[in-house]
Amino acid sequence: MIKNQMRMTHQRDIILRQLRKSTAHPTADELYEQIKKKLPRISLATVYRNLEILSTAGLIKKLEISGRRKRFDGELRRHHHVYCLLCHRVDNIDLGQEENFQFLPAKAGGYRITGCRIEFFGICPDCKKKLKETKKMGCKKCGNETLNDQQQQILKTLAQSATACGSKDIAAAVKLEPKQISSQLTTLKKKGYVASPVRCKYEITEAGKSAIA
Amino acid sequence: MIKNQMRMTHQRDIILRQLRKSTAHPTADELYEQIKKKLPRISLATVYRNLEILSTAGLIKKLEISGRRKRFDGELRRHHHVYCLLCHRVDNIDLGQEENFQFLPAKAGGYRITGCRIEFFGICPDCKKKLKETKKMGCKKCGNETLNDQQQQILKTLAQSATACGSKDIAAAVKLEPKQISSQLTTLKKKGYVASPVRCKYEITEAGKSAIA
DNA sequence: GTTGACATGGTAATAATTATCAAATACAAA
DNA sequence: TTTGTATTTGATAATTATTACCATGTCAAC
Ligand SMILES: [Mn+2]
Ligand SMILES: [Mn+2]
Ligand SMILES: [Zn+2]
Ligand SMILES: [Zn+2]
Repeated sequence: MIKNQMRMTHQRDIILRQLRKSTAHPTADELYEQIKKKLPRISLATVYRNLEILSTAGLIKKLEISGRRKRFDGELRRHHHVYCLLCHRVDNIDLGQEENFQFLPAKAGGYRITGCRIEFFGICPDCKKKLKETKKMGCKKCGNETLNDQQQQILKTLAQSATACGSKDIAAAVKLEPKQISSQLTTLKKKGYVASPVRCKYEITEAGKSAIA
Repeated sequence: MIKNQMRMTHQRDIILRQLRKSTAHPTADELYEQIKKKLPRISLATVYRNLEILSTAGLIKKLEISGRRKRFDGELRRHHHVYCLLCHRVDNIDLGQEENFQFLPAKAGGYRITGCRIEFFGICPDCKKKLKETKKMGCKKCGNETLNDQQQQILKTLAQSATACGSKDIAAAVKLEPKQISSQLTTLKKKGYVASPVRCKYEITEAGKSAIA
């Protein structure tokens, strides 16, 4: 094996320590802001550079989940993540007994598979709270965004269905006139809370799920 | 009363059809290149805009895997993906009987979980083949003296240009990742075959010219 | 102490995406 | 069929995140 030529500079050391100190999976920029308190003269480029070097050396892990910004993890143990669709924070997740289960696809399509990543997504506790408060508030501006009782019932019904529903299916669960349901579905579709994969079939979108969270 | 109906414009329709035509998970840019053949006057912005609108409407899916570029999928059925660590292509993957299995974490850490994504990664068939060829080509020791295919291509491109080129100019002529080009340029510069008269601009040297003579 | 590989801070450049805006278009109402 | 107008488009500017560059600095080996 070739000797690792990497020097452990003061900056590199601080970056590594800071990453290991929490389980917050910071971006390069977030880390830079934290580290500036200890090393006010450090450059953002140094942070980027060292995160790259440290992850190539296998001392940290680079996460490429949930959007365009890379995040970094000081925890090397095999584990998986959840991220919030609204604020994009990333947390570790416990898969229980499945934790060490290695998925292997039936057909690899000719690929040589070297790994597998399992990611969950949803709404984090903080954002759940914020959503509740926003709903309570009910300001005029948000009026366009707030849902009436009928709409909420329909969304909840759709959320429980694995497949797309027709208005008949919804009528079975929600005691409303078919005409009403159809009208509300149209409104919900406009707001982006339901989608129609096929004519006359409706399903809830991610936005819809967060609207009733 | 604000009406917010999505119009099915010609551009939007073509984009949707093109996406559904293959299982290649193109990026906005790749799709743009394909569509330009049918609609030469379409704007890249229109492609980006419509991909966003179509995915919000639930007519297509947005994939945020493997790096910084978003990819899009016309297939709405629940399925998962493999991607190549080297060339970043994305393919569908068959999970066999597990396909519809919904992972649920033991502890959600307070999150309201709305979904789960399973991603495999590895080396695609094409890249496997290329790796084999590269191995055959030459020993690492000789690497210092001989030029590989990429380096020769780059040098030839530079030789044909009257003015200094940016890596973008080279990328237009040589089908390679910008990172690759940049890396090879650095190597070539060290060897004295290219010079950099201005930042990020490169030109061939006399030594470089004789190297490809 | 000289040498030379590796690092750093400051900044420019790049890549991918998003925003802006005047002009074109789709489409519902007249 | 014509018309009014909100939506959409193409062109381009701006933004975001990351990477490249370079002059200068550090340090360990000769
Ligand atoms: Mn983690
Ligand atoms: Mn797919
Ligand atoms: Zn959140
Ligand atoms: Zn590949």
